Amino acid sequence: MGFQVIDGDDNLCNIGLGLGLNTSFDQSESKSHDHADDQKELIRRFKLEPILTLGFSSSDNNNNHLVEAVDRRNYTPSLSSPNSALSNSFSNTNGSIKRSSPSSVIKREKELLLVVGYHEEMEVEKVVNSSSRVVASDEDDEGSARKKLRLTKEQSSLLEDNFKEHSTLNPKQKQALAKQLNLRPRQVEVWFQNRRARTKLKQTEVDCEFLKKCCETLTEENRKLHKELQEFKASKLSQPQSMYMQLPAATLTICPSCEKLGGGGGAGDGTDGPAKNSLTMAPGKPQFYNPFQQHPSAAC
DNA sequence: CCGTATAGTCCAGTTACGTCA
DNA sequence: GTTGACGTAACTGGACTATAC
Repeated sequence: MGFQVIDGDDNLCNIGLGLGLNTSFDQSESKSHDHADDQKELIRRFKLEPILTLGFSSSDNNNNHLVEAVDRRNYTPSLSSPNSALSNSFSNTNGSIKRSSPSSVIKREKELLLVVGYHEEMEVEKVVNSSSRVVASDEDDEGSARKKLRLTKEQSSLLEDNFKEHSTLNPKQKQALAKQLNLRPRQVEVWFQNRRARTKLKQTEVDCEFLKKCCETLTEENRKLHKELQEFKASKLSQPQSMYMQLPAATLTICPSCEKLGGGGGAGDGTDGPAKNSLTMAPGKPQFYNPFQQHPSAAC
């Protein structure tokens, strides 16, 4: 993207900065294990500059989520226990879920279905234990008001450990983790979603700070260049016999419209993409104008 | 092979609850 | 005891992909 910096003299100077927020998910915190994560890591590694990377497809984690796609249409929940919420949900004989229901209801029904299957599998008659206040409290209020439930330290730390290993879960991993934590798979899923969102937010903040610093650096660089330009102009006027004497004054490549110095950049006008050297200007190492270079005004 | 339905997952945004100063 | 800020669990809706028919 183009980037304009207003220098101390309120001059708009197109410096052609190709900056952008890398909003891609930060993989630095999580060692990638699956193919999708590897792809992200590659992308990230090759974008060392702060550059526009918006638009990464979010569909990159779908490669393995059907590994354990249990066909639950044939699952008949055993609802012998008089759990009213569940009884209401699964009136369909084969356990299928009608599409016409609101999505949230569908999701909840499906989730409860999973829980039932899960707990039956575990031969857990009643989900009442000290470590899982979540499950216990979630099923006895018939969903009238959602309750905010806090995870225990042990649960949180185990989730964190798993997140460090892989930021996404396949169904198998989700089931296993839920079983281990005595949570519903949906809760594990939600936790991972929220955790990814937090990580991304954090990374965005870091990116913002970085871009801010880049902007400040470039602004300062621009200010220095303007100062040097003024000095150069002054010295040229005072020394008409200088080496530049034979050049007509008009060949000074100061763009008349934007007063930009030459150098072949031309970025920032939206026509040629990000500047190639937008961030390669080393601070304290000003790039002096080369009078023999092509006039850049055409790009302005 | 193509179109459609369905299921599962993701993300961005939002809501609402629990905690704490 | 009340209140506002904050963290975060949970929800919503849209998008996407895979699979079955």
